[in-house]
Amino acid sequence: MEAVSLLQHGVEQQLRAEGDISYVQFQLLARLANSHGQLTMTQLADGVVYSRSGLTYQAGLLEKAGLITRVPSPDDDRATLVTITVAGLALVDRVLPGHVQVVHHLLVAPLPEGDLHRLGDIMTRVRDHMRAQPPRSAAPRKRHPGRRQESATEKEPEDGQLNPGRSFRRASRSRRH
Amino acid sequence: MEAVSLLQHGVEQQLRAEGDISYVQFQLLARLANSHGQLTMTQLADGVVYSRSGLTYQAGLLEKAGLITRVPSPDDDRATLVTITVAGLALVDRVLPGHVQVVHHLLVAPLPEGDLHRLGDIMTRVRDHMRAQPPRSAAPRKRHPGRRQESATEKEPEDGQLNPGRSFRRASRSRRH
DNA sequence: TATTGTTATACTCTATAACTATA
DNA sequence: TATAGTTATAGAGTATAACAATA
Repeated sequence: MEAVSLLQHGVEQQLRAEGDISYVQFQLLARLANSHGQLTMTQLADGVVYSRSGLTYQAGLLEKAGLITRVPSPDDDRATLVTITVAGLALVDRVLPGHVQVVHHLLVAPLPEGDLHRLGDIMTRVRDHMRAQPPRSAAPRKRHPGRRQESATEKEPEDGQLNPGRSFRRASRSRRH
Repeated sequence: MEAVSLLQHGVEQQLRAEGDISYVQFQLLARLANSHGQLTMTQLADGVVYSRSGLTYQAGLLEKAGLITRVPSPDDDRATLVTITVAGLALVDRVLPGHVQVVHHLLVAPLPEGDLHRLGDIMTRVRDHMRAQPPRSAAPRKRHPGRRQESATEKEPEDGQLNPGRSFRRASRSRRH
């Protein structure tokens, strides 16, 4: 986890410095750049973001910056098709070399022959297993939906609140309109 | 990266549900629980947090919740010694089994014999290499200090701003009361 | 009824810069 | 001068719930 944290931090630095984008934004753009044609919001979100509104927020930023375009889908009138613009592709092109370089420098280069392949192999299996898993353990919900759900055995820390705003999470009130 | 993201998400869910703490907070508590005696803020921060003020913030929350204690160091009057309280240890104890379980479920169990050791071995080397590295590439500063520094070749996206508030990072104003 | 996407809102967290105090 | 830590502040990002519209 520490290695990944350092890697992620390095990657974020580079993306911010050379493209002024976050890692999440880069992932979204890169995904769009790789997929010829368009993706729906849901397809785009998959694996990058854990809430729908989170994606809408990011897509809003990317669209405002002229890096993507959103148009209603002709096939399914509920869906939105997202396309990467020329400017978006240009940004990816501009940022990608440095990105590759950072990852190479931090992860690839220091590993002896064969280890990178082994690592990729292992983590691919882990990922596939996780994607198959029903999120389980403290997260019995589907995939994107929220994170909270009191898990029956729930006990608050007997000592004091950790939340800055001192407000309980549970007190969401949820009063129907 | 996707596997790690899923793992991290799962871990965060569990920690939030069973202990109402974040992953960062858990790391800090766990580090304190493992270190007999006290750590200075700087020692505590190492590898967990990338800014000093970030740690002060988290330490403030943990202290307010009665999970840690901060006292001035007798040896070095600049330093603060952080100690985990009984309540803090209790929280770690309460949360740890579930934590182990989640990690086992998501990472350990799905891997065939030997792969876990290989993975640990590889990532340990990667980490050691990263810690040795001067942060380099788009991050020529020391270790904890900030991340921003315009990198000479800096070019803003030619199309539009990505920042929500449309305000530049540089315009921090900083007017002292 | 389920799904797709958006909006409003609240809140957590992080980083920057300025500051204090000690080594 | 350098280091340890705090504070003020601003902003990015995320999640929840409610909502609208279509399948």
